[in-house]
Parts: sequence; structure tokens; C-alpha cells
Amino acid sequence: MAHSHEAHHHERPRDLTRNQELVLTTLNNAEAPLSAYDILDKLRDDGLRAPLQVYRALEKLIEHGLAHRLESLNAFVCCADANCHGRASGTAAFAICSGCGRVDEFADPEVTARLAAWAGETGFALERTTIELRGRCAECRKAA
Amino acid sequence: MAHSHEAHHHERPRDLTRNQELVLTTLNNAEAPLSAYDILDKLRDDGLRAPLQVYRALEKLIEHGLAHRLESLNAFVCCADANCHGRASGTAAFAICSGCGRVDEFADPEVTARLAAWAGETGFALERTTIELRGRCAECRKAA
DNA sequence: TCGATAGCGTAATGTCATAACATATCGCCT
DNA sequence: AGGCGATATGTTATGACATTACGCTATCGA
Repeated sequence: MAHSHEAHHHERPRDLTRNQELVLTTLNNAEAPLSAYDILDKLRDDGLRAPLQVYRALEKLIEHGLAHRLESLNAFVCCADANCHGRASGTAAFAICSGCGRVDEFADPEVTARLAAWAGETGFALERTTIELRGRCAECRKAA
Repeated sequence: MAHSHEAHHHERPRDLTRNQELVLTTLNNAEAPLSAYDILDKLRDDGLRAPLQVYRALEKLIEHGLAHRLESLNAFVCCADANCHGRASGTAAFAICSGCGRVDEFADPEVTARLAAWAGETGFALERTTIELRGRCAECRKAA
């Protein structure tokens, strides 16, 4: 039952293909970021056999704002706010804990604004922004 | 107390080893970021033969604040402000042009402050921050 | 019915990074 | 001088991440 029309102007969790669904579910069930090969390993029993199948699914999920790539980790997470986070709250930032590996996604409008301002002044046509924080989360600090 | 002679309170281009010197010079001469293997290729004639020699040199250069790693590119640039940029102006941000490949390094204290504030509120012990902007620089936009 | 678009599956390859091991060099302390 | 620790070195092999190239299938609308 595919819609012939785009009813919403923001990205909805539209119909995903089987592979996309599998990958997204895998990411959702994970506590920490997964590499493409991690995902592949978890999905062997579901018939996935080659990295490309995972990368292709990830590409679409990211396009739709359902997943993110963490550049400093070469790994992927599902979007914190499953439905509509993507473009809504500006650029997402990620705090990655070196202890437990968990990732906290947040957005700071002021940061977004400052970076946009820099781009404006400089004449830089900003397309995409990566913000990643590394450190230890509160939990892990207590546990130490 | 490692050295008794810290003449300057900011990092000086202290004595580099031969390999470190070679790698730094290569980065300085480059217009755009270089991957470790790019660097290796340029230094074959100088006797470098294995990736590890380059990675080890890069590691030290980055420690000393003379070079940066661009996570979203898996590549390296020399620090824009050769002598003193490192810790001085807070976290560095990088604008990477998808046209010419050139990288513009800058620092925005307000951005640094906001991220530090988030970390403070959250109890996240911030160790390292990555900020990378992708887009087209003013030059390349004109050229189009 | 045709062609365009999008997805799927597989093999091969390309690119980035590190482990493990062996050796060398320097400064420093005794 | 001898010995120790810290640091750098060179080499081989391997691991980890990502893409190119090719061919097939399904769907949709002109």
C-alpha cells in the first residue's frame, strides 16, 4: 500500500524497504553506535550477506533523517527523536562517551546560529555540519 | 617536569624527528587535506615505506597542535596558525569546501562556550570536540 | 509496451588504520 | 662505564571501513 502522494511536508517514517527496516530495527535495539559491519553481522540470519546492502539502507535512512553517521567513529546511530528530529531543531550534535560508548544527541540553536553566521560572513554555502563531542558521561564518571 | 626550558607558554614547534618534519612539511605544502596514504606516497623518495611511519608522525604532530585530523574526510591538515593556535582559541572548527577541497580553520568562542555549558549541565566530561562544516566556499561559488 | 526510477544481490576491489615484533637511540641515574 | 626507561624506528601482516561495477527485478506512468 504505497502512497501516491506526499501528505506531509516534513519527512515521515515513510514506507521502508525490507533491508531498511531491518537495519533501522537493529540500530534501534542497540545501546551504542554500530559500524556497518556490526549491523551486517547481526543481520546474516535475515539474509544479508554483503556490506553494500547495509550501506545502501543506511544511506536512505540518513536521507530520511532516521539515522545519523558519526564521523569520528565510523559508525551509525538511530535518530534520538524517531519521528521528526531531522531538520526541525537545526544541526544535531552528539556526545559520545568513551566509557560506555553511548551517544547523547542534542541540538543547540545558538551553536547552529553562530556557525550559520560564520558561513554567512565568509560566503560559505553551508550544506552539512558535523559536531561530535568526546568524553565521559555522568554515569561513567560516577562508576569510576 | 619534562623540560626546564619552557621559554614560551604556548606550544613551540619543538624539536621534531625526521619523519615528523617530513610529514609536517608535506602538509604545509598541500593546498588541501591529505590522507595518510597521500602523504606516504609523497614521501617514498625520502625513505618512508609503511603507513605506520606516517600515522606515528601524525599522532605526534596532532598532540603538539601542529596538525589536525578531519574526521569527516579521514584526512589531515596542518594547523592554520602554525605556532600558537592549538589550545589558545578554544576548539577549532573547519569549513571544508566540496569544490576545491580547501579547508578554512576558525574558532568561535561562543560555540565553544555553549558546548562546554551543555557538557557542564549534563555532567559530561568533555575531552575533545569535532566541528566540521561541509559546503562550497565563496571562491567556488563565484567560479560556478 | 516501453522506458525511467528505484531497489536488490554478488564479487571484487579500494581505502584507511593498527597489531605485533624487532631494533636503535638518547638522556639520565647510579 | 653500565644499565634503565622512554621514545622513535622499520617491516610485515592483518583488520576495519567503504565503494565500484555489473546484472537482475519490480513498479509506475506516458
